[in-house]
Amino acid sequence: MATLADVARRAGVSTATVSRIINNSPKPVAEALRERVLAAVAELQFVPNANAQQLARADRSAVGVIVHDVSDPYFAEITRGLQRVATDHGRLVIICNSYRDPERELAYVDLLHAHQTAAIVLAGSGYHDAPITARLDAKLRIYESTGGRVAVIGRHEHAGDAVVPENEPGGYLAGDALYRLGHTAIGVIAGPRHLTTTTDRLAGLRRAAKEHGHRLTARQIAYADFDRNGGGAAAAALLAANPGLTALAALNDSMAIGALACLRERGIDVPGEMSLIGFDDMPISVDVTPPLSTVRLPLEEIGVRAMSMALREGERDGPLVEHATARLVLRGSTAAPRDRPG
Amino acid sequence: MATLADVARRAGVSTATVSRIINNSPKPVAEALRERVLAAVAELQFVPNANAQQLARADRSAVGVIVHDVSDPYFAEITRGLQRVATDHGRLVIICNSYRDPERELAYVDLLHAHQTAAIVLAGSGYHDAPITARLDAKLRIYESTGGRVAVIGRHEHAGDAVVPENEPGGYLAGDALYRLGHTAIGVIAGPRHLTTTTDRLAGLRRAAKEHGHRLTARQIAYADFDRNGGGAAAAALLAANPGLTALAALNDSMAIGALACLRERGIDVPGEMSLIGFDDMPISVDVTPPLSTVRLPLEEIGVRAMSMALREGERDGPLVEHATARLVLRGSTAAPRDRPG
DNA sequence: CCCCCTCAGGTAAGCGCTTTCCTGGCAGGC
DNA sequence: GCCTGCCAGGAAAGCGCTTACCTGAGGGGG
Repeated sequence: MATLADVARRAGVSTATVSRIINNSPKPVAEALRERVLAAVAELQFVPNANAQQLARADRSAVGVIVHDVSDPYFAEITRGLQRVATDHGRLVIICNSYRDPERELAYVDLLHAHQTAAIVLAGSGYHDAPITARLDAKLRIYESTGGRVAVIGRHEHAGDAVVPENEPGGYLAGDALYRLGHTAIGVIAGPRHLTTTTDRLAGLRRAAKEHGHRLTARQIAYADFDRNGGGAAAAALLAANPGLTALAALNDSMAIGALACLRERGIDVPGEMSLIGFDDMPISVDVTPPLSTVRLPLEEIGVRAMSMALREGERDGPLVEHATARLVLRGSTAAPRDRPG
Repeated sequence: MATLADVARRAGVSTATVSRIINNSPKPVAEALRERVLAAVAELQFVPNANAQQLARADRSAVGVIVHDVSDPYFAEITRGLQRVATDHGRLVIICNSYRDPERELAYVDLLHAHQTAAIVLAGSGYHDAPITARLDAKLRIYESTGGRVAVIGRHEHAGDAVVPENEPGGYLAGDALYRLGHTAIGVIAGPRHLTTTTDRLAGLRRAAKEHGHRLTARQIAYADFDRNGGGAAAAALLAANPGLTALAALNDSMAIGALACLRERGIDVPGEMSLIGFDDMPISVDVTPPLSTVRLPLEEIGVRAMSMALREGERDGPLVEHATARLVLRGSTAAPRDRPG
């Protein structure tokens, strides 16, 4: 591998000069020299060693992003927003998938810290696990104390700036919509118990139930993985345990789509025999049949705002917390319950 | 920021000893010292500077991945495979989105080269643009000449190992299926003209047409972006230009889903009045109504194989080229054309 | 005509770590 | 009891850059 010194030797100048030319330093350099150096760079196919540059320079330029899984549309949308802002600022973004493993998340915080990233954006639900949360928080604080910026998405419990999606209010919106339509026997397709997103959204649903004079019993809630298969399994369990159900509320759209497939398989008409509502409004949700009623979260915008916070200049007094509004989107998968004999 | 030297001072040992302890060097260290050092590390919240480590060490550990857009399910699936293998090998992966901008792709190759990544995996269609292709190839070769490994996905034109999805054969499969069903007036929803994936898949479709005694005229082909909106627009254009169409072949599933939405909007029954076939078999394709007939590409497996190639040890004589088999998957969106009067 | 200022370019001191090579102390063998 | 060998730990030389500081030459003013 060619080094700066090789280029300098080849061009018959000092390494300082080569460095200045390569980095477009403000220090003026004679045109003749510049050309000689550029020629040497081309001939030797010199590519500067970024690690050495980072070490020698003071500034940090890249930013790190830790998500559960980029291939999940929820995170894909958020990531798109994060990327856009980072790119506009000329920053490289390093994406890390924790695959919902808290230990891996901790490891990635260290890794991004070690790589001297300027900021870390942590997206995705928190865990109901005090030791983990404390450790994560400690690491984040250490990172911040060395000058790194932290922005979290959907995790109220941590240091740093935060953009918090309205999970509880969104859950309320979904529940309220269903009760208003006249449903009383509602099943909930919930994500994993240990995720705060699950409990937050569920809390909203419960509040709506209460307000309408109902309550959600344990039997009406099925917990499963936050994906298509989890949704299918949960729907099946709910159907088996609660014969009279007229509506299903899924805590995210992936699960709702899994539930839809399960319902279709059993020949249960949606929304004729069963209403279904999701959460998040992933892009694909309009394309299933019937198009999914859901609670919309401005995913890409959440990413944009989080990255903007992480990259904002200047000192700040205390962390910023912004909320991302949940909005009800009624499409074809919800309707009033069909009148039943009895 | 605490440094190795700070820790050494604090523990009253040399930096060499600290380094050995931190890296679990094989060199034995007295237990008492080890404990003192570990205590100092904890107190000072020391996190080693990865750039300095990389510079001082000889080895390269991270691997880079350049895709068009991770949030596109096609790349999301491939990336999942890439990630899995990299993680199994204990490698960090740096994901870069080119957003289909060739210049950005070039810049990312340099960036990954500069960061001393052990390998670069380049996924996504190539461009019909000789200068760009030549420049990219040159950069890749330079990178390889410095010891980096290159693996490309779906780009026959470059240096390095390759896994090549069967785009042409897949196109043939789609076309053949439609003609066999009895369709003769077929419209093609194509991706951007300048992408090799578009022309390859189209070539397969053309071969099928020819074999069945037909041909695809320019009027029967609409080019648009490789996404949902592109598919909708192309479908609309095709319908307007070709009144007698009985089937639509989309060059990827996203476009097919857009077309489906367009058809639904116009009240055209699929597959009753119009058959539709996609390409790729994204996970979501089974969840639209009707479920999409398509040509399946083993996306995740492609990622697995590409990363395995990039990470494989030892010298190799000449680049490896593997093919990923396309397979026809008939679901509900295709049927024989309805008999028409006349 | 000389001095001083200016400025292009070079010298060299790090940046934070790893690792080779060396040192000094101890145990064992003769 | 002395020499040799062994081993834990330290000193220091880089890794490939950036940049503060220095140098020397040339030009302008007194």
